[in-house]
Amino acid sequence: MSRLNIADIARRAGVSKATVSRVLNNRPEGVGAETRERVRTVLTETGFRPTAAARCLSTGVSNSIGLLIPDITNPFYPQLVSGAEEALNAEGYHLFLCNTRGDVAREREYVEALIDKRVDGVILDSAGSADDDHVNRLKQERIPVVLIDRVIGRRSSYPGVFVDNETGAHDAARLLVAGGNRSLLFLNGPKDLSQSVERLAGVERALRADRALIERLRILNGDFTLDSGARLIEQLLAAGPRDFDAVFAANDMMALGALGALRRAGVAVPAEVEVIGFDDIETARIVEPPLTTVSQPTRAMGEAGAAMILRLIRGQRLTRKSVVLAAVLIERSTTRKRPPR
Amino acid sequence: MSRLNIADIARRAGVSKATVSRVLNNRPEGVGAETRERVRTVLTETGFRPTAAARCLSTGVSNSIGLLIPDITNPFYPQLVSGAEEALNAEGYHLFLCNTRGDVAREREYVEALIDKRVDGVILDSAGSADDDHVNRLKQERIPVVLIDRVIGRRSSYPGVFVDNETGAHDAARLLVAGGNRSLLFLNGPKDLSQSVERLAGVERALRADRALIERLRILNGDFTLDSGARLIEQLLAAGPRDFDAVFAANDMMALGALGALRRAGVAVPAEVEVIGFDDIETARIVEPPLTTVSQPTRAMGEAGAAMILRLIRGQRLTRKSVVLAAVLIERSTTRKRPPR
DNA sequence: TTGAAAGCGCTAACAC
DNA sequence: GTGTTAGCGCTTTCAA
Repeated sequence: MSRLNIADIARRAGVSKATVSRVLNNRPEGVGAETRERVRTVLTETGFRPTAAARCLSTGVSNSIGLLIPDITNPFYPQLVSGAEEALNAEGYHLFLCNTRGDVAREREYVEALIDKRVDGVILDSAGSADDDHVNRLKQERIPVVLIDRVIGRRSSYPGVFVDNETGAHDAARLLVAGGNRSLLFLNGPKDLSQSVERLAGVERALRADRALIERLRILNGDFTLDSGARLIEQLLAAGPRDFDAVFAANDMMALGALGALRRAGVAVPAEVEVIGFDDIETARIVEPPLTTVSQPTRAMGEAGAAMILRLIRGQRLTRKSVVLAAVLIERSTTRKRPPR
Repeated sequence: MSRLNIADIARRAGVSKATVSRVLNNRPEGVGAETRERVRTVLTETGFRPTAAARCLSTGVSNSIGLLIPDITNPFYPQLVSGAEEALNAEGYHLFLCNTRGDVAREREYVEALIDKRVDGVILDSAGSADDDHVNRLKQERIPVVLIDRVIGRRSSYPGVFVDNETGAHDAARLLVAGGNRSLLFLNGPKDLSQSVERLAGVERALRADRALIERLRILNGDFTLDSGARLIEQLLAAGPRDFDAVFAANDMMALGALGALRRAGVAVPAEVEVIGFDDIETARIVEPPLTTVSQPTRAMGEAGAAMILRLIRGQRLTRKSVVLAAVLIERSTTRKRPPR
């Protein structure tokens, strides 16, 4: 008993393969009501389901899409993935999850594999920044791409959904400065990522009015992990007396790492040092003290990315080439209460 | 310029498609060294890569596998996924991520879709317990299945990799009781999951010696989310005076939720109430006080699951049908220090 | 409205 | 060692 194929169904229904195919694909024309009914019956009786590979080979459509992310282990991404997966699944698409582990080489390999698999589209949260050869490969193959979370290459070249990193970072830095802090430590992400560039720009804009602030601004680059946040603070504290009174981290994991390091060093938060993160992952709410952070609509980004790739796949025009969602500062308890304005 | 196919390569190399195919698949026989070299050259010059769907249709092998998990948003699963994905990717497999959102109906749909896609294997962290019709569908289609994290159906029927839930839960409950607690609150998972059954068995074994303990044991069922852990505690506290002095939660998220609820209610942990979780997610280490918990080798489970499905796919025998990894209790600070024995 | 047949790009049995 | 050819299971022209 080998698997049924469309010829078997055709035989049982007393029609041709072509007719079965038409019914299968709900083609409105080309099949009489009665015939259609007959085929439908056989279809449900047998529980027939067409083989995806055959379909893909014949049509070039796979009903699957590739999702590339840097690190599924960072709580930010599951949220993104979940949003995208749910939206795409509702439309009959399935997801190849590609965890690039922050490695552009691996990202490239994944892209080639996705091309081989004839995915209908790719949602890319890239591990890199400037280099976009592999993305151009997708374009060559006419596979739609939507960037998400991070820009790659020249800003305008690919559609995508992002967050307003500049404003988010600006608001965070502004709050820190308004609270009377004089020496800001900015734990940024890897130097060349678009997010890092944008968030740095936001921080600098917030300090621009005061030259002394700018001069005392200290920038360190981490890799978005808890450990890197902790290590950076530990190294600083070990190197000499503490010379910062506020920390802004480019993501919550690093902020949380910093928080831990400060606690172990006996530095009071927020009394002696204020801390702000970025992302608003679930953990940010439940640590003690709860983390002040710039909240991203992460799940919504995933959904928006899915919606965008679907439009592209269907050949519909994009209302906006680039969707930028707001990142809003949430004051919790790693910053001191400000007097109401 | 349509995509190159194997016929184009054959033409350029002045050989037949069969020969190209043999080279492509590294078949040792059937191609002379010189010819092989010539074909190789054309292959690399053109950067030719075969279309996966054509291959799949012809061979029945897709080089992709399905991974089904209940909730990618729970920090336990990304770890599992990451371990499996990395191991599988190293062997040239790609992953369909299926986030079942705890819904068995959805799980079934995913399984059908995976069959259509002719995945070479399935790793299943099931949303359900008793019902395994869809798993039998996979068997019918001769697609190997490896259970992971949770058993489904009768224990022995499918191979898989699990953790020793009974011992883990026993050790946790034992510690709580040994600390002098008299009234244990067990925040278990959904009633019929294998994990819930096993962990409950562990808890009961730990209390068995003392009838009074058993009588005062209170069991509530949550859904593994932070909110459910918090809500359960809140409801209990709202309903009357606190009548428990220790909480064991079936996962860290619920334990963390409970911790938050206790804090908000002004109950001191561990002084008034001791709390233990299960999983040992990253957050468990960084909350204040750090959570005592039963640590699972989550990433290793993912890797072991991947290794197992690979053996099955390759038709190799399994050394053990069921791999059970140890879950070890990690004492941190939501339990009081015990005098050394 | 329906069917016959070609074709998607590859593999593998068989012939030479 | 190498090539010819028949599928794999579907879709889609083109005729009838």
